Amino acid sequence: MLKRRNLPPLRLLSTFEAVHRTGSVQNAAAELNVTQPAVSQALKQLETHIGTALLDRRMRPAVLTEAGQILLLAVTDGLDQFGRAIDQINAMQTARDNVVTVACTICTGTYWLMPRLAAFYGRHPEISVRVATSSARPEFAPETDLVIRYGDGNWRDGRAEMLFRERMLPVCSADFAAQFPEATLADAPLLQVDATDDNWPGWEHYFAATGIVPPEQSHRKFGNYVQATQAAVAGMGVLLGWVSNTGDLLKEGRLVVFRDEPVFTDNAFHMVLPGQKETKAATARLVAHLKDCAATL
Amino acid sequence: MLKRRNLPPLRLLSTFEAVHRTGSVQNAAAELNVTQPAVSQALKQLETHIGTALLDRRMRPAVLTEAGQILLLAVTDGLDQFGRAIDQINAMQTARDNVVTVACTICTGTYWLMPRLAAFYGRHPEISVRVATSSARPEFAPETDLVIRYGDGNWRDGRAEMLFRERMLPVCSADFAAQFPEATLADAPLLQVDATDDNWPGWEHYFAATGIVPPEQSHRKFGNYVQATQAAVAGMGVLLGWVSNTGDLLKEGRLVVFRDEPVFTDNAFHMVLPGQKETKAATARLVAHLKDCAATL
DNA sequence: GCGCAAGATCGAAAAATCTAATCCAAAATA
DNA sequence: TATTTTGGATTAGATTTTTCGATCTTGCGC
Repeated sequence: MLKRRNLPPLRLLSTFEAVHRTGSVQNAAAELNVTQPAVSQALKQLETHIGTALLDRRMRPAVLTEAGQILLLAVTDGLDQFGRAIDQINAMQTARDNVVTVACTICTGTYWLMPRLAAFYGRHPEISVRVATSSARPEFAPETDLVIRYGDGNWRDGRAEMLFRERMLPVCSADFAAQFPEATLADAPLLQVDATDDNWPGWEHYFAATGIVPPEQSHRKFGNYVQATQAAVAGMGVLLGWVSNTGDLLKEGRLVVFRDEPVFTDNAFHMVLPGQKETKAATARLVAHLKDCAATL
Repeated sequence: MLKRRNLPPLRLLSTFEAVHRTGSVQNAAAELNVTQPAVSQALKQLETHIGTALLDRRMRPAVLTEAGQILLLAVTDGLDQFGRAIDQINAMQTARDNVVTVACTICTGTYWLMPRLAAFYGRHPEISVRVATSSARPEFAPETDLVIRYGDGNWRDGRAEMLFRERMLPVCSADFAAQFPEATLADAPLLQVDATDDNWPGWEHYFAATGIVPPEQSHRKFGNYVQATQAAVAGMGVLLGWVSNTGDLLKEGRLVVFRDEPVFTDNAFHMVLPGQKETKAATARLVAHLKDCAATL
């Protein structure tokens, strides 16, 4: 096994360096927050360990011997190197501390989270948010700081905090509404999302909740909510819109209410913070911002 | 005051380096002669101090994080540097340990010490002897390891060890003896050294000890013993030879006894070792050798 | 010389480090 | 898939190291 040479205890080297840098044993002691004898003894130990005098004490203040000069050069240089490495790590760390990674569905990301980030950046320009979306249920990955997830809030992978309860509302494009002013859910083309999560409610839930008889015609199916929403905006039919996702589109007029009978779902959107590791400041800021947004939904 | 950055306790850095170099916490613990928890704790402390994970423990054995790699690079490099510096110091030191500096008079150096060094070098080729002569009484200088000095042995600057008692004998060159076969001390030209040390005996001492009536003619005076000796060898007169200095010349036949009546002096030659600092091995070897030489004088 | 201030020395106290015992989790193995 | 093996984490208490307070020594300036 490759064995390192018998270096002296490194503590002694740093006090030796401090003595030279500050110019005296006393000053070094002050800088190191110890008393003068502590430094004095450390010097002695170092000399014993190396087996050579490092200071010529015949003069006051003591002057470095040749051996002392050689050692000092190496030590200052080495310590500088350590310091630079640590600086570099810290810089890297603060950069990383200002990145918040949020996992959510493509839909929540597109129609709810992203539009609310502009205001957040306005308040916290030093922070940048990475939105990690996937077609599957949002989960914690190693780098994930925050998960936005729909459900009852009982998860073991983190502490959940409710954002808002969700409600569903049939919506369509203004063009569609103008073109079929008399249409009802019974005869309008319904746009349906293939639920990737079983507890996501769909048309069947809406019909059951409102007592409307489900129509017979087949629905148009989409792989995810964004595609279905885009289809609705394009006037292709009626979407069972979630307020969190379609709210902005309704405000903008790109969608209109098809039937003004919302249905509250049993579950709600939550922000989930990883259980173990402590929440970093930037994450906390984002959480606060999103709660504000949810409050004014 | 120029203050060094908050470096972590350097001990932690070296254990961190050992962990990586040996490949595991356990191996590092073995190398450092501590138990595994000690190393484990040190790693944890280091991470706490720097504020970043250095190891990714999801895998076994743990693998370095980016921060860990940066730090490791600096630490291995720095420790290498320390090691090289210490090696250099040690090399310098062993070189210095094999140099023995002997202070003595020019005379002792020329006629007694130097001729005995050849045999010494034969036995200890790694050691080199520096003979520091001066016209004054031999004293300890900073680098002096050994002083050869004539006197009673009571000095405070070191521990004296007697080499040999000295005796005086009138000598001259063979040519001189052949040219003036009937000459006596009363009429032969006497060569005299201006004593730099009062307790060095001279002709007056010899006459007093032997009861011979001092001659009237003035002596030829020389600044030091070597010059006087060379004059004797050149046949310029009779020298009051010290056995230690003229012994070899007598053996070689370059000098002969002028009057076979030696006189022992009160004092003796001593080797003096500096009182405080410990005698280095090479010095001890030389002392032993010179004692041998003195015994067979 | 005298006195001041810096450093050395030493026993005692404080603080750090280390250990033993135990637990946990990942990888190897069956 | 269950089990064992192995490497690492945790924690309270023991041990060693480090530091302190007091005192002494010594170089340097006056």
